[in-house]
Amino acid sequence: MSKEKKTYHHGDLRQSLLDSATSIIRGNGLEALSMRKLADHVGVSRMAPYHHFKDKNELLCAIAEQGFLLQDEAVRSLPEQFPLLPPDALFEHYVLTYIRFANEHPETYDLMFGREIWKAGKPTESLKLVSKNSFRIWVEWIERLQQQNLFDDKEPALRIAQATWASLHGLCRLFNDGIYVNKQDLEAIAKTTVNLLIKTI
Amino acid sequence: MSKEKKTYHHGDLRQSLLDSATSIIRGNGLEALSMRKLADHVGVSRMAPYHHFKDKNELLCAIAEQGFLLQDEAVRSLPEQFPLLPPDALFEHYVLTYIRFANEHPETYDLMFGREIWKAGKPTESLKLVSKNSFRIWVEWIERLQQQNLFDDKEPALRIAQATWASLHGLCRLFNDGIYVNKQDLEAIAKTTVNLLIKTI
DNA sequence: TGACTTATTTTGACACTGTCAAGATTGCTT
DNA sequence: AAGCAATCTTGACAGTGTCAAAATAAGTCA
Repeated sequence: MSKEKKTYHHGDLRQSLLDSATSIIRGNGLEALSMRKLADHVGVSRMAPYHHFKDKNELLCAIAEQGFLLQDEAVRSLPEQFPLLPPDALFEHYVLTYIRFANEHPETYDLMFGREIWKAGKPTESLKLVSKNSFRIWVEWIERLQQQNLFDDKEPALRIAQATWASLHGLCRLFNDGIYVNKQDLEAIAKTTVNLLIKTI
Repeated sequence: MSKEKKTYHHGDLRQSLLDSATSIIRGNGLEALSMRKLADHVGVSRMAPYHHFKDKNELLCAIAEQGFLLQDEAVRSLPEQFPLLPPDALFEHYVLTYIRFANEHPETYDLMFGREIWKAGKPTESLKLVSKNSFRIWVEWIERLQQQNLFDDKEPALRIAQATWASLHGLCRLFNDGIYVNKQDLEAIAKTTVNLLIKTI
């Protein structure tokens, strides 16, 4: 299944770049990813990637985009997967799924929600769309949970969605960034967070 | 008040570097800070800073350390400042103070809690100490609030401290990293978070 | 088929980064 | 005055992202 790389045209460079890049950041961290090494890794010359991505920022956006799609998929199937779970347990499931994704793809997660793209660089239109959609899914979850009386339904869903998601996100970051180091604690803290957040009546 | 910079020895280089660095990141963002430009800015040659900081990482750690001290100070004075406030209002005050700090010193905050130091680089022993102490202050707050029945006192204080702080942190990051952009919403979301977190009985 | 166009990849060059190694300059101590 | 340690400078190197221009291949239409 090894490819003949003698041809001048690579044939599938764009995806190869994305794959290699993802594998590099997964293995050696975000700061180990350079355009030159990436090109080298794929067996192509320095500037070849620039035909498929305007600059490094666009490459990173594309990786982040893939991340969003992956995460959406993991989350979307939850209600079908556990149809008769009570809402609080389902919420906990969601939270854990979210956190596990961040934990298993830390570098991609950093890209998805990090300053690299959103502040230092600037997000692609395409990325903005995908991420916005991803957040919308979360808001819809909150709306449903409001109806099930897990959250105060007098407060706008958007607000609660922002607040709860920020909590999740903070937890993920603290572990991803190496501030909380003991991975054992992750799920325990997550459960505590869930208990703090939902209405305990 | 302009300094004579003709002397070979700068006299106060270390602090000057810290000041200039802080001012650079404040004005132009973290990624605008390079050792060379910094040296230039202070009016000294390329390698001069390396006599006061082993490498860039140590410089960043020193900036972060100053940040912790500044933040601790802002927070520590709160109980004396509002001696007769009920605990939930005091907690909200704490949260808002924390968030305002992050909001007013976004780049320093990123350094204090970002991957740059804690994952990509490695924290100085001194920084570890200061930050650990800062977290201890937070845990003590939580203990007090548990006694005042704002949090479940059957749960260990450490757990609650971790969970609540993560929530705060997540909120700060989302704004600092440019994901939540509307600064108007910050305090509103913060208040929602507070209401979600504390026991509403 | 051959000529022209387009997509793709390459090479050269530039300005920028962090920092090792070695030297230059100064202030302090005896 | 001499010597020593602290402080600062200069030269050099490998690495970065990417602009500009050239090279190569593939696709299209006569």
